[in-house]
Amino acid sequence: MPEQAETLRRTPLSRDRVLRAAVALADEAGIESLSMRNLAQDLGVVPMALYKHVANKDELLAGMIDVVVGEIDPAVAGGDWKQAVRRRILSAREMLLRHPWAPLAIESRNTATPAILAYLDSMIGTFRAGGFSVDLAHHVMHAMGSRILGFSQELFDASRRAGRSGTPDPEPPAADFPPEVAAAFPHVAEIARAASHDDESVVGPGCDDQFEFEFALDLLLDGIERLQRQGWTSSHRSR
Amino acid sequence: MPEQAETLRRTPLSRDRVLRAAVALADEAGIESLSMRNLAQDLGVVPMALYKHVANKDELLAGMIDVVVGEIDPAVAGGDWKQAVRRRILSAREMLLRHPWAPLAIESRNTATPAILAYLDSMIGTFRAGGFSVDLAHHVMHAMGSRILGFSQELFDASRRAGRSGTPDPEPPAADFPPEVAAAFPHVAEIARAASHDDESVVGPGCDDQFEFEFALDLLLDGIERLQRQGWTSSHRSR
DNA sequence: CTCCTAGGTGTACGCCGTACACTCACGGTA
DNA sequence: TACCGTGAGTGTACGGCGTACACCTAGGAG
Repeated sequence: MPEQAETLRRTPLSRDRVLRAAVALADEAGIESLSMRNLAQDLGVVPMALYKHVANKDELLAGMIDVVVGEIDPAVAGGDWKQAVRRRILSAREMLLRHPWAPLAIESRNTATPAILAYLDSMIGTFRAGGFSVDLAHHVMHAMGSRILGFSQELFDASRRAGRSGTPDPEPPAADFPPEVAAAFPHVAEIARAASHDDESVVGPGCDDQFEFEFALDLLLDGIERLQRQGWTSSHRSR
Repeated sequence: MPEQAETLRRTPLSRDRVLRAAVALADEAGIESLSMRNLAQDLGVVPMALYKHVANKDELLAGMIDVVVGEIDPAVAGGDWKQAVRRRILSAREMLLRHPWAPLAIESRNTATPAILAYLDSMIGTFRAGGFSVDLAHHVMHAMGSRILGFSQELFDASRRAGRSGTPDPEPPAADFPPEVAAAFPHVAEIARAASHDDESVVGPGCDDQFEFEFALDLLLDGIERLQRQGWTSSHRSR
């Protein structure tokens, strides 16, 4: 029976293998290329085979999210809450840089996954251990919002988004608009000009993402620290 | 010729009518129901007719975004930058409450639309007029991120997202987990419990969205004000 | 040896966006 | 009046999507 090559189907499918292949596919080809059909092809299998391991595409997405959220460094107990939170969030951000599809995938879901809940829970635990009241911890979590998972929530700089891994950015990453655009939006243009000049130690022209992220993070953490030091309580619901 | 009813086709299509109908459809039925086919049916027209007025679905989305961003109150010149920014952002948030599909639509696009650029430009202008350096204005815009457009960027509270306009939330909006979930995520459960108790003046159980939004907004604005008062410059790139 | 079962297959359906060729009422010109 | 170009709306068709459902089949349990 020479059909051996057929019978030894490559290592049999499993939920884990499906999820890992899906993450790899989304990392390399972009989330828009992640279809059940493409994924099945990558795994050398017919599309419907996937449904023996995930209920549907939505559950596949949820599983992928749990995989990547699981990559975030675990919390370290003890020590300064501020440093602990800062380090953990920067670790989350590193994960997101490896999986640029994750923010959109997480935000388009309507329910949190178990891994996300676990992450949030341990983050709240860090605040509570740092002496935060339940209320203050609650509001602070809201204030950090999705930044707590490392999201940059840009919206502002339209350049960065385009860069997919494949080509090394064929367009120069912007920062120079066509002049009629610059005239229409003078303040945006002014900032873009300044940012493309003073690139001290910044790789290309444009914004230093890491700096911007930490700027915002520290702005929040410093504000939070001040509230906590002042013994904030919900009676402060001012204005 | 009694076919008059056919010849007087209802008010002829136009880009504006298409965009307004699309916004209305997304508002009422959710962004996931916005297909070219559904939209055409709402307009009493065949799907391909839409393509005489918008290039493709992506351009339709961009047009819809420009429509709703145009609903944000215009900037008022003069006066306190902090109040001006605060008011404008709260106006943006009101717009988003009318168009809950907008955040996802905006974030999933890879380029800013003209209306968004104009909004950002005038926001930067407010900071600059308030005495901010180009650099500080730049970083501050990054730090506000998509919150500047009124985004709440929740990720935390899984309850709110479900609520579509149609049914009046058949499920109680959560805040009470099944007990085994509460045991697995004790800190999350603690906050949910506290938030569902102390609803002073809050409508249902759960979080007071408006309060959480303003809490985060003021945390940022207060931090920004402090930086600006202290004469922040890029040499402060510390840590 | 038989039967059950779990994992992989094949076909099919109803959506989606949209390319492309068409009809046909209209306004301008000769 | 006759023509004709133009542009809005039509009809058909294609390839891709998620996935329901019936089927096959290899391997283990009795």
